[in-house]
Formats: sequence, structure tokens, C-alpha cells
Amino acid sequence: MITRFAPSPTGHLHIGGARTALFNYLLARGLGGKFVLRVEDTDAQRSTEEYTKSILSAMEWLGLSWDGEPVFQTDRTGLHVEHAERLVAEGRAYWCRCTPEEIEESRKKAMAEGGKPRYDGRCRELGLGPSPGAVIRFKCPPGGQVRWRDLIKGPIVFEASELDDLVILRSDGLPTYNMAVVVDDITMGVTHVVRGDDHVNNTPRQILLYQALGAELPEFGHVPMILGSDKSRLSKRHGATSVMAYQEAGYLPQALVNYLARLGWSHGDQEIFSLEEMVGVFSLRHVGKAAAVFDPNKLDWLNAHYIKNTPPDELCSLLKPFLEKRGLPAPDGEKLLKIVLTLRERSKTLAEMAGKAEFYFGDLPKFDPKSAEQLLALLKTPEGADAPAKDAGGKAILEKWLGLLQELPRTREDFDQLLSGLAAELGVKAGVVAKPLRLALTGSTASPGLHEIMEILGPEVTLGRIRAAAETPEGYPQVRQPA
RNA sequence: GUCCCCAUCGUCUAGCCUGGUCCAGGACACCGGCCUUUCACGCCGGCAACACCGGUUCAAAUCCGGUUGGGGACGCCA
Repeated sequence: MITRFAPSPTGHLHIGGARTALFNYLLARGLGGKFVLRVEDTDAQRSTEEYTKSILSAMEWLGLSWDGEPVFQTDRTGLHVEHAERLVAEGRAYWCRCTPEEIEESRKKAMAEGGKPRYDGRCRELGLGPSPGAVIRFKCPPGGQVRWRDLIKGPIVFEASELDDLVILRSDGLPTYNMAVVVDDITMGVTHVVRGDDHVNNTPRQILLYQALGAELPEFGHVPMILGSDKSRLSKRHGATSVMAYQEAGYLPQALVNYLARLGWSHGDQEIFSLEEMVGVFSLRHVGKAAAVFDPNKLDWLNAHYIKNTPPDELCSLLKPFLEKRGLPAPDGEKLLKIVLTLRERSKTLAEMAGKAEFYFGDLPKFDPKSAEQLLALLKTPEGADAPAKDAGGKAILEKWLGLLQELPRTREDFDQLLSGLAAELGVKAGVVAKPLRLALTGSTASPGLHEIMEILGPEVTLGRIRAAAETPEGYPQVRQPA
């Protein structure tokens, strides 16, 4: 068995492409076959080397290793031309000199007659030879049906009369898509052609070419499209569509692969799969026929799952580039590890984690606008007898903390004792005394546990931040612009 | 316009092939509760679907036909 992934380098690897690549990979690996990569770069206008590199690196990042060197379609032009000429020689194709105007006229006529726009084959029996501007067209059989049993969709039938004489060799001497694909799949020994749904309509033409070339047919499988939330084809306006964009947003490859696999494929009620695990249980039989809507929420859930389950030291190295992107200096290993430990249960992406880590850096934290307001409000609440029972006066609380924390508590238990002691002393709930401290330390009302935070910040920064908040010097707190 | 494909909770899906075990199961999201120094995690609970019509059958989410709806394709792009 040989499967293949055949992207054209006219853009970055997108979500849909990644999924068909994944399915091909799983199919081959599961059955001990080969998975090859073919770069379909026959469109000289739009193909670039940069995109080729980008696609290959995205494949590697996802862990979809292919067998052998990538094949470039433009390296095989000779082969394609040879086959096209052979078809002419055997009377199964012919040279056509029709002008664009003539073709257009033919299409319009077909449309007017209630059919689909098609070329009428007027050069078909003219026995023309090559000439500048001429193309080779395949002679489509006049009648009958083309049918195949699709690996995913089941039996599909096309009337041959629906097909017209497609161009197989362009006037610039390069093969067209259908020709190049068929010749390559034949000569590369591809046994299972698994590709996007949008190619179903190409398949009957390709089957005809296989037959004209006297080649054995491969199996075909067409995987359904991925749609955006409005059920139209997934595109940029739905958000990120390239694998690279997800990488940059801090998604883990395991999460993306897991998500893509489960989008359209299932294995009972199981949701979490490693790539290796999927290889063992994957089957086209359980790929659905219907298009699927891409759900960023579920991807986030999976990503959070994989973040939580990645060994912390590994997470540290994964996080570093994201910290750097924010201009945060990577702390030494021990400290970074502690930071990561406080954040990994709270982050859906590495980018989000880096954002949440921001308050660990610098002397004073930046506040989000709402938290800044809250701190100021707390500081204004009167202390003592005038204070509402639920609110013991922010300034007083912070000063108490300042006293209590001259020596940082060693353990979480020690801190808890300080906390509940202070709460009892002021006759308020623990949350009331924790809140000003949290605001002072992190610039936010939501954060990891206070004790672990202080341990990471160290005594100097901890006390400095509390003091700054209690005294609210001019211009404090400094408000952070929302990202 | 023509052809092809598809149709179970808001979303991803199990079940459909081999009708009864499905007044339809799981997951994400959402809502409620517990845990709790906040947020999150975790745990518990809830909401929520067989597109419609007809046929076959003792019995249909499951089989058949039609309708509607959605998607895709009709290039010297891939």
C-alpha cells in the first residue's frame, strides 16, 4: 500500500490539508504501507519555494513523517508529456487549436441548452498536430458510466456524457492537474488516493485517464470538507486556517492532530488519542460522510489537556519562545519551572500562558483597568468601626500583610495560617484579606495561589509590591493596555 | 443552470451496513452545585438532536422513495 499527500505550494499548509495528510499518514502507517509526499508545483505563477518549505515544516511539526524524499511534480514534466503524446499516438487524445473565444462560445451554448458548460470537441476528428498555442485534449468516451466505490462515500456514478474533453497538456507544454496527478500516481505506485471532497468531480475524469493509459485503478477515498461556524467552506474570515498560525498561537501539535482526527473520524466514545494510538485504530470506515464544522472551543479544550499533561520541564522549553515574543527574559530553569507549574492548569495555549506569566516579571505588576479600579476602591474603604463588615479597609489590610510577611511563610500551611489568622482578627472572610494582597502582587483579581506566587517573586519584590500598593504613589497602579 | 455528495443535541460524534437491547450514548460549549484565598483545575448534576413527508414492516434514527436544506464541482488552478 502506498498513500500520498499532494499539496500545492500556493500557501501555507491549512487545516483541511493537514487533515487529509493525517488520514493518509494513518492509513499507511496502520497497514504497514508507505506514505509519500508530492509537491504539486505545476502552477508556476503561484507556487513558491517558501510555501514548500513552510508546508514541509508544518508536516514535521505535526509529526507526519513521510517516506523518502518529497517528489516535485515539475521534475516530472518529461514523463507527463510523454504520456500525453502517447495518448495522442493511440488516438485517445488530440491536438486542439481552439481559441479562448471559441471555447467560451461552446460553453455558453451548452449552458443555454440546459447542461453544464463544456467544450464541444470540435477539433476532435481534425487530426491536427502540434502548433503554437495548441493544447492536447483527452477524448472522453461518448457514453456509458464511470463508477467507483469510494472508500468513504460508497458507490458513486457519473454519466460519461457529463464529462467533456479536458485539456491534459497546456499550450506552454506543461501538464494540467488531472494529467499530472494520474501519471504521477500511476508511476509512483500510489494504491490509495485519499483527498478532499472537492476532488470527487475530478475522479471520473481521472479514472478515464487511468483506463486510457492501461493502468490499474487505485482505491479512491474522499474526505469531507471542513466548514466554518456559518457552515460555509472554512476560510480566513473564520479565523486562523493555517497550521502555522496555530503553532504561533501556542497550540501543541498533539492537540491539533488529535482535534483534526476527531473531526470527522471517531473510535467509539474515545476523545483523546496520541498519534501512535491512532495509527493502531484508524480506519476509513469510521470517517463520516458529512462535512464538519471547525470548533475552536474543542481544540482549546484538547490543547489545555495536552498542556496539563506535558512534562513541566518540556513545557518550559515550549514556553520560552512565547515569553521572548513578549519581551520577557527567560528566567533560570528553577524559577521558570515554578512559574509553569502555577500556570499550566490555567492556560489554553502557550501564548495565553506567557501572557499570564507577565506579572512574575519586573518590580511592579501592571494592572488591568478593572483591577486597578478595584484596588483604588479598596484603599478608599474606611477601616475600623466605619468599615463595612465585608470590607475591612484595603490599606489597613495591606499594612497588616506587610507586617506579617516580613518573613515569607515557608509552606502553604504556614501561609494558610497567616491568612486565616488575619481574617479572624479582622472578623472577615479569608477572601476579604486575600483580595488586596492578590491585587498588589499580581495586578489582577485572578491569579495562581498567593503562596506559590510569593515564593516565586521572592521577599524583596513581594514586600515592594505590597508597599507600593499600600502607599499608592503617584501614577500607581500602572494600567496595562489590553492585548 | 447542470452534475456529484451530504443530512442524529448549538458543535464534533456513537448507533445505521447486520431493523427491536435507543422515550437515542459520549465529548466540547452552555447552565447549576461541590471544592476553594481569586481564577482555573477537578468532581457531581442539568439543558439539548434522529430535517420533513410517504412507503416497507408486527416494529425504523436504522431499509426504500420523494421533498426541503446544506456543501462541492463545472478552467490551458490545483
